[in-house]
Amino acid sequence: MLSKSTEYAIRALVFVQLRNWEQKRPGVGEIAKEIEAPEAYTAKILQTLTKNKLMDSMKGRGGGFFFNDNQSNLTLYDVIHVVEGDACFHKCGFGLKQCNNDNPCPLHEQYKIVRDGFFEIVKTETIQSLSEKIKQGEAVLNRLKK
Amino acid sequence: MLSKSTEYAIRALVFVQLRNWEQKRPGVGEIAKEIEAPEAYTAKILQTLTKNKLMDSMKGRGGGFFFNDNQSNLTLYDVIHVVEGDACFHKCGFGLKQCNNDNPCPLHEQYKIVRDGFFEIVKTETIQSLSEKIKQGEAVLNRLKK
DNA sequence: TTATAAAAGGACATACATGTCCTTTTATAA
DNA sequence: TTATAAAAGGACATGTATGTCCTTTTATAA
Repeated sequence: MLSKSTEYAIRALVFVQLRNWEQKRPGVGEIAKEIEAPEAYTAKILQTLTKNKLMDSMKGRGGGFFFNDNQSNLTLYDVIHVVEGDACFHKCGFGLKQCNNDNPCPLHEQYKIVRDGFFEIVKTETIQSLSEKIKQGEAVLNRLKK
Repeated sequence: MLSKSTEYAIRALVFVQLRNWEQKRPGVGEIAKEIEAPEAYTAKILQTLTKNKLMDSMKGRGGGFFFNDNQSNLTLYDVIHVVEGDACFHKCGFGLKQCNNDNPCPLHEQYKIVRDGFFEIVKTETIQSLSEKIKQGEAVLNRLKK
């Protein structure tokens, strides 16, 4: 299960992408409200994202958050990696340090399938692919389709 | 990803089962050492397990932890449910409160497959089925096969 | 019956994730 | 050039998971 911070981050990035497609650069307040997250905490997360170059920002009047051309294929893995680390893709489901194919814990084979399945999803899906679904009305970001 | 407490709990239960099959009732000290967990914290977790009837215990000299006949088919789900709750089997991967088949988040379909796959595993595998693999030498509980 | 060994339980300690508040920096509009 | 709006950043607050220590209860062996 992803951390709350990672969830906020992904939802925030998707919202920024949707607004960017409308030629807008949303600010912290607008983003926090839309993704239903605390404003000050959202600000911290957005800082992490820009510091790690997953997104750009502009200070000052008319500023806000946006993607530049190098940031238009941002996988969920990239976001998870930056916000909470990628332990969940390596860790043994049983909690053993030395668990591997040669020295498997009793859950190894089954767990690996699930874990790798999740890895595949987050390596395939991007902020843009998710945003596209919302734009097309196939999915929602919050309560109602916009 | 399961919590550390849940990992300890599952490893502890498996070890108790293995020892029970050898007609032994391990105590906190022996269990904690084997599963490489802090002793006092392990004691707390074992308390939770016995209080919730996942396992039995005897106080006093010669006491320790063991399974009775009603506890010989303990699914991993039962353990997870008691130790950390089952939010991970219900929660939206995106963090949306209102995400469901009719109102899906953009990750809904793919995430559901992974989440349900994990649910299937923990509903199928039991402390006893995992212990059996270790007993048969097909898997390990810690560093080396015993 | 008493000493001992073991689980149970309460109170406290620590670490990390989450959340808040206030100040500083910076870009733009007037 | 100055006032303003916005992100960046530092310091602090709260909550929850994890971990420790000490006392109480209870079963057994001597």
